[in-house]
Amino acid sequence: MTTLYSARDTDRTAPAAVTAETTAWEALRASIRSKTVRLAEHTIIYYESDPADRFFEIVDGAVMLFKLLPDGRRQVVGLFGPGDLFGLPSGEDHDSAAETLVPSVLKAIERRDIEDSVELQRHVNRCLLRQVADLREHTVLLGRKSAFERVASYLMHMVPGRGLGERCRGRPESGCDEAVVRITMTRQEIADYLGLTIETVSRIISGMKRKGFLTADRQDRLKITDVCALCRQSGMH
Amino acid sequence: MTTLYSARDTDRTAPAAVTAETTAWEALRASIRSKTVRLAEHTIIYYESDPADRFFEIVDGAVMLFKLLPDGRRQVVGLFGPGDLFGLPSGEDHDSAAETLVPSVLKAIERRDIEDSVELQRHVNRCLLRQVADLREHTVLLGRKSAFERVASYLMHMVPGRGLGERCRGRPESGCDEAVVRITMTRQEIADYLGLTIETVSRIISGMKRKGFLTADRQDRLKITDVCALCRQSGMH
DNA sequence: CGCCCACTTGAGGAGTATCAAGCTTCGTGG
DNA sequence: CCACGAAGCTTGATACTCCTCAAGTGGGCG
Repeated sequence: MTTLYSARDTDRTAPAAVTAETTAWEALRASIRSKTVRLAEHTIIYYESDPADRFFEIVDGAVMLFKLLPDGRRQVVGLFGPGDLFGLPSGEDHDSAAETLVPSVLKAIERRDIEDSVELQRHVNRCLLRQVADLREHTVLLGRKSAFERVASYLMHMVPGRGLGERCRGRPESGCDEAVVRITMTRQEIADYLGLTIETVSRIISGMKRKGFLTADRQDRLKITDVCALCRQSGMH
Repeated sequence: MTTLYSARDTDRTAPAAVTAETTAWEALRASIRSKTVRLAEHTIIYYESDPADRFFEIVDGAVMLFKLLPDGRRQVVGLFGPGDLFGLPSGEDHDSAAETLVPSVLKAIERRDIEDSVELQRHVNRCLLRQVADLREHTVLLGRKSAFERVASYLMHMVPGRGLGERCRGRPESGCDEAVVRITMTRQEIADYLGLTIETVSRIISGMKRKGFLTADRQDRLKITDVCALCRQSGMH
């Protein structure tokens, strides 16, 4: 998952390094015991407070983490895509539940198998730092943005090349103009991610269509007519 | 944070393991170049998008991280106390600004000095995992809790033995009865942490006094008359 | 073709923000 | 020691956003 762009974010100085790092991880991972799992969409991977002896890497697909309050209120606390790690606990147990959003392929990795390698620890480190940055960005969204801005931010996240497993490598200009966004989450999931109700999400999207920000041939395929215009409404510019 | 203590802080059930880890880190840290800094309260440590070549460990005091939207809206995205690490960036630059809440002593550590040690990486990872867990918990607060629940949760966080550098080690019952909470943040900072306005925070606290949850001899010293009762109102039980 | 589920739309209300005064507290200097 | 001023906090009146409850509507699949 990636943070949204700020206007000046020009110098992507080290894409080479990123690629090199990724390759290194691929090589290293080959040396670890890991079990590949194939899961249907909307499959629970683990529940909150389940013991966490292993974690997961997403090979393909998408996963969400969520937490529940005792009265049933739900909050989605993370979205993950290919290459992301999830399921690393702070203590012994998971602090949130995990569920696939789409059919997914995961690698399950024993926690203790990475304990003794600097390279592996470093890789985990990088993933965690990105997670922390993403969570902080989402904290701003939940704490300070209006419903409209939240939905706009969400859609910007989903623009190809910007979110969920596809790291921001392009220049900001590359996201301008049109873009087709595939919505793989239900309205309820989006609402629980954005701290809104399903009705509000629906109304905002309808409003965006009315105002000409979006068109939709199918319910789960939104065409953003002007990515820049919508981005300007997301509270970040 | 100079968390001042009141009542019981009784069962430190698992101090053995924690202490062992902590001691190991202390020993390791001694071998790292680190510069001790002493800062007054409300001192900016770094700004968002400043280059991040070194990070910090809090020896004593308290620090908050925050992010700003272009129009000036502010969201506090993290609170840290003694033993916590902060200022580790996802990329090259800081993703948020850092400011002391109280007079603080920090150790500044060069990022590259920890690159090559498994133990140091592991320690950083543990800190990051706790940060991730805290951020997720806060995400639930911002996304799904009412203003009253947010303030109640905040106060519970500040109860000695529960928050800011002192992790929850006690059983829930141990927090019952009275507790004195020292408020080192301004109303504005609390509001920006909880995603509310200063007026709402003020009103909620006044309401809590009226309803008998709190008394206050001074503005910055709240006595919670029944920690359990307030905790039950925090949305977690 | 029709059912079911997810989504949309509407009306009304609760909860929080906004705007505008007052009120404390605390530091400063007379 | 007290008067004063400034900053932070509290309180009130009002507005507005988003939630709740309740009916529709539409698309996918048997």
